[in-house]
Amino acid sequence: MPVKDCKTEQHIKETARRIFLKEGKMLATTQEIADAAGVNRTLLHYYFRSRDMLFNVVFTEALTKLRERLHEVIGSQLGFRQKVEKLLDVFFEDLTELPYLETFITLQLNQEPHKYEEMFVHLPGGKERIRNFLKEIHHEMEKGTIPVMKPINYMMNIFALIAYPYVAKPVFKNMFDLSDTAYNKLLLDRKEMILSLLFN
Amino acid sequence: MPVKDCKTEQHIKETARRIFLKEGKMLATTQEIADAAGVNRTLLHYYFRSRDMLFNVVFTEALTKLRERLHEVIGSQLGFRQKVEKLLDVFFEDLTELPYLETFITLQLNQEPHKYEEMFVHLPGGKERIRNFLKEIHHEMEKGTIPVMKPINYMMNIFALIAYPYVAKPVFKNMFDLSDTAYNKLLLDRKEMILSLLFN
DNA sequence: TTTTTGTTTAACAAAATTGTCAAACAAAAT
DNA sequence: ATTTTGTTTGACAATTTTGTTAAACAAAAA
Repeated sequence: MPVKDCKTEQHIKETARRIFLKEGKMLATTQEIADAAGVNRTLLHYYFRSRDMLFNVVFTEALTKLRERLHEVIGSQLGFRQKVEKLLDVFFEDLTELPYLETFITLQLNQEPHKYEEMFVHLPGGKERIRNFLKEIHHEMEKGTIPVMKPINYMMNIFALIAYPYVAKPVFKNMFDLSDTAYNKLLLDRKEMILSLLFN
Repeated sequence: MPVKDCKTEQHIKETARRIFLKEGKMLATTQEIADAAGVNRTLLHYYFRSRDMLFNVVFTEALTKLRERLHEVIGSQLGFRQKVEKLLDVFFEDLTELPYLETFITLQLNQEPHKYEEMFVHLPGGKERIRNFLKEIHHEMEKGTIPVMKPINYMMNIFALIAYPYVAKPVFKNMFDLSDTAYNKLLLDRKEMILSLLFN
């Protein structure tokens, strides 16, 4: 096979992503991942050198993808309300696909901050797009279409209201005695409610 | 020392709590904890049998304490608004003390759900207190003092708005380019803003 | 004083996990 | 057909981490 086929590599990576970010098994061993992927454990090392690097690739890819999607939205030419709606949609999709990404970001960015700092910095035009969005928020406040507060707080609220119910899913499910399907149904309803909170 | 002195035991437990829940070092080894506590590693086993049990004791205690405090508030005789304010205060205090508790709850309750289910169930009058609070919320909506939505969503919002900025601290700090002190200052401001969102 | 009780320690054993290697292998290129 | 290239495997080594044990120890009780 002189042609790099990268089928196995992809497969391992996807399996790892599923186990780490979808099922939340942060402590999964190379053996578990190899078994789940149905390949020899040595292949993980062949393709990714170490468990650490495999984790890093998976994590970084997911994080980058989410960030790109979010930045694309806030940098788009949509009107403000459409932008916020789209932001909620993107989050909703992403959290449905990878419920544990948020949690891992928290832990990882704390464990090895230096490792990821540059990654954030190197996103082209990232900081500026965020500054512009904050300005837009400020402008909407002056127009009176949204509640007045520090723009950063407004932006945090968007994230908090959509993301937290995913992060805290096990707690809320238990607290309110809800089945998995009942909880998911509840999550679907939240978008409209959130919009009504975010806009006057 | 025929009298059980439990000073060392306490000390180990507190050190473990600091490392696990305050510093977010989920993967800390028994050696690291022993070193941080300045004791011989064998003592962890002497007092707690295994790393797992030590973690479990620390985690369960913190979780129980938080739950008790929250239940005490929602079950209290305070008026509705005072109750919500107090709820925000409790969360604020707890998250300041143990910023990673939330994150760990998420991961733990997912990893070994059965282990913690009974714990939740066995909280005396827990479910009922929550049901009553939800009724209270519903009543406030009828009175028109708060925005109308599913009461469960209202309760989720309370938690989300106060807790998420702690959970996602590393992300937001980076996103908005804030120092640690600047971020903490921001968090302090949120209470009033949150109240204005939660009430009409 | 010596016995008893509970604590602390160092040395050791066991387990779990990661990482390496050389050899077997398959398929395309020569 | 043979070589080359990249893939896969099993056996093995290294490391890290946890858990156990027996002996040393200190202080109160007998």
